[in-house]
Amino acid sequence: MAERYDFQAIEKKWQDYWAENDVFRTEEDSSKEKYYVLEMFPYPSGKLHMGHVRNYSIGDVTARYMRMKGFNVLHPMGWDSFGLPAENAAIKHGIRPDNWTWDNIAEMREQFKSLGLSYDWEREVATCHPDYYRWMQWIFIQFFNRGLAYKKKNPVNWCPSCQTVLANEQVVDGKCERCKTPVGKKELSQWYLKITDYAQRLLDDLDKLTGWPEKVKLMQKNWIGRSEGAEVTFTIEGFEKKLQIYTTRPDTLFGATFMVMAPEHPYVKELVEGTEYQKAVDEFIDKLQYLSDIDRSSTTLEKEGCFIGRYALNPLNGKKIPIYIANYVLMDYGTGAIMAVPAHDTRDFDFARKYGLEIIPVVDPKNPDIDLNDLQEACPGEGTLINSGQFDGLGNKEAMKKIIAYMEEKGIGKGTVNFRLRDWLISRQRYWGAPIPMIYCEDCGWVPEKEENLPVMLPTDVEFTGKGQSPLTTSSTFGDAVCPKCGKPARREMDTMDTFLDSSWYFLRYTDPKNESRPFDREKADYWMNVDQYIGGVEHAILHLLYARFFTKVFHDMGMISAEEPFENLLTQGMVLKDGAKMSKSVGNIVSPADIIKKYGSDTARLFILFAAPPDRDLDWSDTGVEGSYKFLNRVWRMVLEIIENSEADEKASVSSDDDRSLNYEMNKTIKRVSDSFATGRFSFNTAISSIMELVNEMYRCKQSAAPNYPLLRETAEKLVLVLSPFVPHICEEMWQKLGHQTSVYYESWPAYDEEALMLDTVEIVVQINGRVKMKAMVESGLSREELTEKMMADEKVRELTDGKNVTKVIAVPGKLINIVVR
RNA sequence: GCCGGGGUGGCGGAAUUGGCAGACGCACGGGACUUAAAAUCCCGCGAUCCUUACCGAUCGUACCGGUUCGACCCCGGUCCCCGGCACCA
Repeated sequence: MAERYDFQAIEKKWQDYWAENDVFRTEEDSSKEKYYVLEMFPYPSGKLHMGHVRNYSIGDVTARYMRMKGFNVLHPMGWDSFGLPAENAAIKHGIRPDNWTWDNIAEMREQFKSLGLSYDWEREVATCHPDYYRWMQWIFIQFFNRGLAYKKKNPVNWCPSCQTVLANEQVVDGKCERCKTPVGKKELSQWYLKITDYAQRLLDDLDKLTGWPEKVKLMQKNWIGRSEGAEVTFTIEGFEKKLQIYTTRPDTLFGATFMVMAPEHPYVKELVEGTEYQKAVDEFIDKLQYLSDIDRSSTTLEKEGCFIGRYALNPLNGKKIPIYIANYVLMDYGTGAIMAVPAHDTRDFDFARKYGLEIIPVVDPKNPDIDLNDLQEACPGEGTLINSGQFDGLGNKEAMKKIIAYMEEKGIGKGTVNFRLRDWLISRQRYWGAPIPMIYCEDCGWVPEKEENLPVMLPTDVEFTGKGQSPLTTSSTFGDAVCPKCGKPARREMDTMDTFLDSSWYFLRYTDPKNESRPFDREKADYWMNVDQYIGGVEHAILHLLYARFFTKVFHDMGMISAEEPFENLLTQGMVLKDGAKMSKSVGNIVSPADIIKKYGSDTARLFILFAAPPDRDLDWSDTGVEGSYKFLNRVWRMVLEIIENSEADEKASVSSDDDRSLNYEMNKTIKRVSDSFATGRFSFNTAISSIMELVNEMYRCKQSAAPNYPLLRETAEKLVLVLSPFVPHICEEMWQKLGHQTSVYYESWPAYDEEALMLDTVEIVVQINGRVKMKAMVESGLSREELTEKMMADEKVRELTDGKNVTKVIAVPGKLINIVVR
């Protein structure tokens, strides 16, 4: 009797059924409200890991629930299929990257299907397919035509292991995000996208993203790093060029006692050329070159500098101050030069101490503990201006405005805004990416390939050495081109695009995946956008999510879509851990989804992963926990089958006994709680499942009573199957069929709950004395504060408890509790 | 250093946001069924104390203090863990 359900047969049966009947096919339908749920598409490594299972289970539950709620649901899947691993496979094993990738995609698609995910596979996209990268190239050209793509020679981040450049976003702790190799600098001519043009909008619109975790918005805000300040022009003695500096504290201008330039500053060479300082300066710069970026930017690195023998004049008071170069001033922020105010900046203070430079306080914090004439540390806070000529006595906030206004009037400075965000370096010296569709002509410069010639196909006659330049350069024909403008022989760009471009618009391609004349049709995109719910790992909080927002805004400006933001609601799911550590090969704690599915079935895998923790938290994998989920499904299965055996499909259920009422209550409560768990931004699937478990326990209790009400149990079982079906679809399809239904449970409506059944005749009231629980009592529900007080104070047991005591106060909370304060 | 998030039984986690702390599950213990085991069904399960037992009492949500009739929840301070940013002028 205690036989287990045959999950292998059942899951196969329904997966086939869904595929054969196109159950998950989605069409635009203006008569229905749409819902677009999207999980971040995977890189097709070939093997599913638990993080995937978690990500896609969360999305699938949501998609299935919204479908049952009557929405027209778009739930697509595709492949972020350009990228390094394919190329590394080519270098190591001599396999063609395209073959390697397509094989992996096929394998992974099967694994997804074995999870029972409700994707519309008709809309599948792969970024490495020419039909996709053709439009990627088209988009790049639009960026170029709008002045949002440009080529520039610059020191760039260079990963010596990947042999390619990296975007700032891909350098984490000074190391390559992918291979963890320390990143160096290399002077290269590279393509950039002008994301800085959108910095302010990307920052401002974060406020609109009310469905995003605060944490992610904050991370983006910090990354964009807006700061307000002023650019000030300093004159250098005996040098015709002016020195621009950026400061966020123009109020401290009178306290500037020296200047510091970045060692890479273009003026430095000119300023020391032929002077007695040249040698020392060169040596200093030389020494710095041996430092890696990590060391260079470390806060613990001692500040070191070198006087260059020149003086600048403070434009406000004409004071003559020495100019240094130092390791703590960076060329790529602001203007690459600063005025140093040691009294009010900790870095300048350290530097001044070390080199014995003057410290002039100009902002008085009015703190008796601080002796302004003998500062022990910089005081960067607010205060009143001193030693600042006509600005003395002003609050420093006010002085900031006044000084900026004064400088603007005199033409010696202006208020400016600076961003930490840099333009996005997108060229990669790699093969497996979309070729940048640009052609260099001696006469015309950089010219985009003609639209009718797109896509610029990846050549196949290439060598993979893994060294230096893009493999595209080894093709015998790829580089040859004619200038699209003047027709003269020209050279094609050899670099490919960063794969983060591919993933910056795939969610739009899903809305119109087969369009051959445009990336997507505006009408279709406008019907489906925005993505109502986006789900993925928090590791994309900055990179992908910022780039996708950037693209969406550019598309909006180009008139391609109405949307200005791509993702309405965002869920960042936690990691899957084992024994408290991230699953990884090196730790050897990997649990393979394939093994779990084989042993317990995908329903069990899904159930466990949704039950073990709330989606946004890390989840600790537990083998016994999985076992528990499996047991629960078997428990449901046995019970439902037994109920079917003991009842008829159309029997009318009555609610008469206490057990009946209790079961009815529990059922409605469960429907309510599960429904609530899907409310936007909640995702409390773990508690939703726990309340379903409570319902099952209650059903068992009723079933085991002397006279089980099988018609009511059958009715309850139907509801149970419905609420359980988004979580564990296969077993529910099977039970739904056994309950006598002909169609897929996926097409059923989500059950409503009966508000009245949730109203109980009596409620339990907690009786506290001085805040301590002393007893509980049942009273009729709906009593007012006064009625409750009166009733409880008249209660015999309450009187016993308060006997001989002086009741000073009674607090009553209707339907909940009463607290009697005694002395 | 700055900015976030967090700290609840043996474990994963609940607690409708100020109203019964520990739902649900795992692990563990006990019982039923069985020749036996597994599976299944039922019961128990924060700590300490009292009691033959029932009944009960005290303590308990990282730590210290405060507000309140009442605090896991609010306020002030401390410690620890996780994440992000970091010579950004």
